[in-house]
This record gives sequence, structure tokens and C-alpha cells, in this order.
Amino acid sequence: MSLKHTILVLLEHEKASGYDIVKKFKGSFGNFWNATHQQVYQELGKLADAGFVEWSCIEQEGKPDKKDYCITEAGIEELRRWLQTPLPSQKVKDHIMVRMAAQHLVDPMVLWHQLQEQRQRCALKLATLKGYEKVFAEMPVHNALQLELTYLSLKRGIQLQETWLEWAGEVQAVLEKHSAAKER
Amino acid sequence: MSLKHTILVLLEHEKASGYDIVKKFKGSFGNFWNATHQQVYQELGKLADAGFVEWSCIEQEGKPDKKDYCITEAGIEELRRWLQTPLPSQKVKDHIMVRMAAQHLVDPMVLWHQLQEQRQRCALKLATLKGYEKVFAEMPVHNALQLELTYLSLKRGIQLQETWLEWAGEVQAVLEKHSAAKER
DNA sequence: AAATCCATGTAAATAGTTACATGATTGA
DNA sequence: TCAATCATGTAACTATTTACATGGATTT
Repeated sequence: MSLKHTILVLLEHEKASGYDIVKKFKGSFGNFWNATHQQVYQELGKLADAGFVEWSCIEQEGKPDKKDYCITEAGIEELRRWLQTPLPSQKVKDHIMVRMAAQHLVDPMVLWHQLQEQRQRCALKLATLKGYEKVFAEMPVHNALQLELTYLSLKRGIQLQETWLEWAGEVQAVLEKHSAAKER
Repeated sequence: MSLKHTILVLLEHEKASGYDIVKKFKGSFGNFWNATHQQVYQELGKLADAGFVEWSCIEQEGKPDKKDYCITEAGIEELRRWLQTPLPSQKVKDHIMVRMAAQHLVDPMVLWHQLQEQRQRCALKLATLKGYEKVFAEMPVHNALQLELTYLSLKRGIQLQETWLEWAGEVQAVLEKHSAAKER
């Protein structure tokens, strides 16, 4: 697993509290990785035990105290080591595809509505991503590797949402066609 | 989780042993869902306890005996119920994207090689999927909903592999460019 | 008055991975 | 003879989810 490394990557970019990291997973970084707050707090504890991160307590007025985590030299070394290990094959778990294979058991419109909901959420996500893209596109010509890679990640996120939206639309069309044919 | 339901979907199509199901996950169905043999055998045990599947022992010559699992009426009912529950949001875990965000820490060519390997595996998968597609494309015009949906799943699988291959190629080009610039 | 944001955690249950274990047959 | 295929499982460990828990500040 690599929640550990994902958190290290985020902290290598900037210091953050557990709460901040959870927000990143809920935001645009959630297009690449997900974790709940329980997982994040526990993992931060383990990372601190291992010496990969350090924290200091920040007192705030009107808000609870927070722990500001920061990556250590050992943490950066661990990241370097990890970046050189082979990429694990990605394990897909696509609920929709599994459901597609059993549609003869139920009314086609059930899946239609489920897709409709997903498509709406997907469209929102896409709009946000395109907003970020605009910022990049308007930036002066950049040549830094890390910047170019971040831009490519973003474009990939957009492409995934777009192709999914389109495909789901096609599936809906087929479902509609068959639902109408049945009612005649 | 839905390994349970995924297995039920597979068994609803046809009877199978644990071993057969594992093979399906390793084959083209692996584009949609993955599970190891340990998980499958345990899950089949639980499904049998719950009364969703039944099994009979088949003796074979020269091969170990096998348990032939088959879905029950209760299993089909459970599938129908599950198909009507809302789609869970999919939890992405994309190792490559996380690594992309930390490339300033290592030599760009490390990622280049990792992508190269993935691309080769991906190209093989794609060829297999396109083989299946050809079979569908050459079939007489079909109107059965389930058949059309299966075709759409297949096309989606192909699209995902194709767009990934292309995108990874772009990333490699950027990595090459920066690697060359550094050496000058 | 109710909900959401801030900010942290623990505990229990379920899911998933890795390691260990067996043993005959078939193909290179 | 070495590896792979067939076919099943258990045990230990790690990861993830769900439920429980607190409590002030701000927004609707």
C-alpha cells in the first residue's frame, strides 16, 4: 500500500495537519488517491513513530489546536527509495462494470438513474478540473519538469472524466432504447 | 464491498469452481475487478454459509477434485436487491499520479522506465481486448440489451487502455526532453 | 435551531495481501 | 528436471471502513 507514501508526497510539498491532508483527498487530489480521516490520523501517527515526519502543536484562537506535520530528511530519503521501486499493477474495482454484466435481472431504468447521478457528480468534478487547467494554460511558458508533469496529471484527470461522461451517456441511450421497446 | 456480488454475477452467468473464478479475474474480467485465490475461496465459503450458492464435488481423473459452485434462488434475489442500491463512489488509487507529484526528487528516467514497462503490459492487454471486440463486431446485428451492454463494457475497456497508452507516451516524451536537457 | 466547519482521536469489524502448505500431471 | 497448470485451503498480517466520541465557532 502507499497511503504512507502519498502522505509523504503531500507533506514534501508543504507542511500540513491531518485535517489539511484529508481536505486534499476530498479536493482535486482525490482524483488520484482517497483516504478517510481515520486512516490519515493513524497513518500520521505511524509515520511519526518511524521518524519520517515530525509535528509541532499550533494553538489557535476560537479553533482547536492543530498538529502541524512536516517531513523529515529520513522521510525524503524514504520517498526517494520508494520512487525507485517498480510500479505495482493497479487493481481495478469498477462497480459499474460488474453491474453492467447483470442487467438482464432488473429493469434497465434502474441503472439509467444510477448513471445519471454519477454523471452529474462527474460533470461538477470536470468543471473544477477545467478551472485549474485554465490557470495552467494562462501561465507563461514553463519548462520546469515538475510543473509540466503536474499539468499532464491534470489533463489526464480531465480526459478520464470526459471519456467516462461520454461513455455513460452512450450506455444510457442503449438503456432508454430497450426500456421504450419493452413498453410498446 | 462487492467481491461477494461480483462472484454472484459470475456464477449467475455460469457455474464455476473457485479456480475458474480466479481465472476470470486474471483474464478479461480483470479489467473490471480483481481478487486473489485466497479471497475467492474464502468468499465462496461465506456465500455458501449464507445460502447464496451451492456446490457439488466433481471427481476428476488425473486432476484434483473440484467444487462446482452454482447460484441459488436466494443468491439471485440478493443480486436483484444489490443492483438497486445506489452506486458507491469509486475510490481511486493511482500510484502513477502520486509518483508524478514527486518527480523532482529523482532522475526523470526512473519513471520513464517504469512507464515503459506498464505500457508494454498495457499494449498486450489491449490486443486481447481488441480480439474480443472483433468477435462482437462480426456478429449479426444484435438487439438484446445484455449483449449490447457487454459490448459497451468491452469498448470502454479498450478506450481506457488506449487513452492511457497515449497519455503515458506523452509523459515519457516530457521526461526524455528534460533528461536530455540536463545532460547537455 | 440545525447544520457545517474546525480538529482530533479510539475501537471494532470487514476486506485484502502475503506467506505457508499440499500434491499429481503436463509440457519444454 | 524445472516450471507451469490444476485445485484447494489456513494463518498471520496489513489496510480500510464504519461506528463512536468530543466540543467550540460560524453560517443558514
